Amino acid sequence: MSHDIEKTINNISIDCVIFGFENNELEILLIKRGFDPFTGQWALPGGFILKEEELDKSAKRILFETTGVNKIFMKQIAAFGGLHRYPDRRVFTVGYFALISPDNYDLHPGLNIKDVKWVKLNKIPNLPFDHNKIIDNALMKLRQRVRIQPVGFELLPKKFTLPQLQLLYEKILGKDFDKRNFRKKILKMNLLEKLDIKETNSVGRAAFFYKFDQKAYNDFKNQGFVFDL
Amino acid sequence: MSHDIEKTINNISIDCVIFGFENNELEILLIKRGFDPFTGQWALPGGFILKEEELDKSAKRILFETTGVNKIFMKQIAAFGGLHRYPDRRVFTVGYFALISPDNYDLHPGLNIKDVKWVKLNKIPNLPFDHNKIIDNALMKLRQRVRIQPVGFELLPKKFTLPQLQLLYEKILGKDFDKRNFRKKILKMNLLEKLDIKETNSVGRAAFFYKFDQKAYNDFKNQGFVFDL
DNA sequence: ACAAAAGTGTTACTGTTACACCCATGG
DNA sequence: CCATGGGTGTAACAGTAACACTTTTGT
Repeated sequence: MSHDIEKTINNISIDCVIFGFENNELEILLIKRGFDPFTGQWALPGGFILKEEELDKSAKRILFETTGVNKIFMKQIAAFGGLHRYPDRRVFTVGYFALISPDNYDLHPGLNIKDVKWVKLNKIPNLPFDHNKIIDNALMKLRQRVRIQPVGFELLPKKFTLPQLQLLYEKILGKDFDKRNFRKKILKMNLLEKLDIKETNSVGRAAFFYKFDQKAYNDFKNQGFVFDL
Repeated sequence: MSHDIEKTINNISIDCVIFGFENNELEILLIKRGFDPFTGQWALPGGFILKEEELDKSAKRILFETTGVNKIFMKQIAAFGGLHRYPDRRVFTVGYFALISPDNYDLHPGLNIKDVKWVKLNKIPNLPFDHNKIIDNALMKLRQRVRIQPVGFELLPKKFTLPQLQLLYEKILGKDFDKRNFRKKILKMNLLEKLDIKETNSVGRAAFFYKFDQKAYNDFKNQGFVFDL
């Protein structure tokens, strides 16, 4: 957006689906467009690729320029090329997605962006272009990933409770788990470290905080593990 | 290839990774290019998207026009946009892949294609563009898929033996399975129907042929199953 | 009759599921 | 002291992994 139009490839864009987890709900980062087409409408953060820019770099830049979210690792979802997905001409888009913990990032609407906010997954309105389709596709990918990687690491704040972690999995996979079995399974992986601090201001008994053991997580990851629930 | 250059979008192409299984080896379909760039070199079947053509349709058309392989279901791998993947200018490509049983299809080199053939996976030469990278990516996707779908259905001929099926899985996943455990697991799924015919011309004891039960397979598929080995 | 590959069961072990009560906290 | 949600163990069951010998076929 802050780049000259002539420096971009005008028929290939990028759109980002950024998942967050806050207040026990899955969310997606949306921006309010301050440029045509669809000025004033909420949509996925997106933009055009620069002529001399790799796809992954481009996705990072575009996310940062539109939302202020920086230094995160995004993965490609797929290419979308529906004939009429863009109003004036044919524009292809490459979808990217990432999981982040909302409270680790400040949101800053970029140039030509009127606003940025987290929107609960079940409150996502009809979006312009094929953005709803891109989100559906990203959700599919998230559900695949959650079965083979401990996504909590990315979506939760540094300190979190086991009930929170369980809720995260329940929201992503859309089903409930048994409290005891869930704990057993998670704790056996030795990915979590129990802290001495407890939750405050909560209704009911206070839960202990845990944090992920970064080293154990990396070891885990490099060995191509299975994380089935 | 048979289409006027002006009818295509000149910075987005499609490349197809078609897996086959023959003589107990995984193979990929390659074409010998009869057009620039890289005339005379073996590469993945590919081409440019028409201005008014959906991505999936385009992939089907391009595969058919280059190789004669028709009526198969391809899935997208990803978009590739490396800065110098194409020599004269920047061209993005969308990778597609499919699994087929080679003996169900005749190969017909299309216009401007000098030859088409199956090449064993471990004999794939260095290919132009980023085609080796696209193949690697497709293989990854195949390995993911094999764990959640009975891919034998697509890769094997109508009649096949259990040792053949086991070899297929071993080649894809790159590890060996116990004969008895493999059979137990596969047969319990009720996807296979034993035939009264036996293999002939084989060394050693003749194996019984089996076929997939199309109906059971479809039921299976529609229920979102797990097929872990 | 020999070589080569197909076919076949059982047991130990590991992981999964199902299930109910007491405990800590805030109001 | 009560309401709310956190935390804990066990037993039945299902699936997985390890393992060796006999049978059929072609030469």
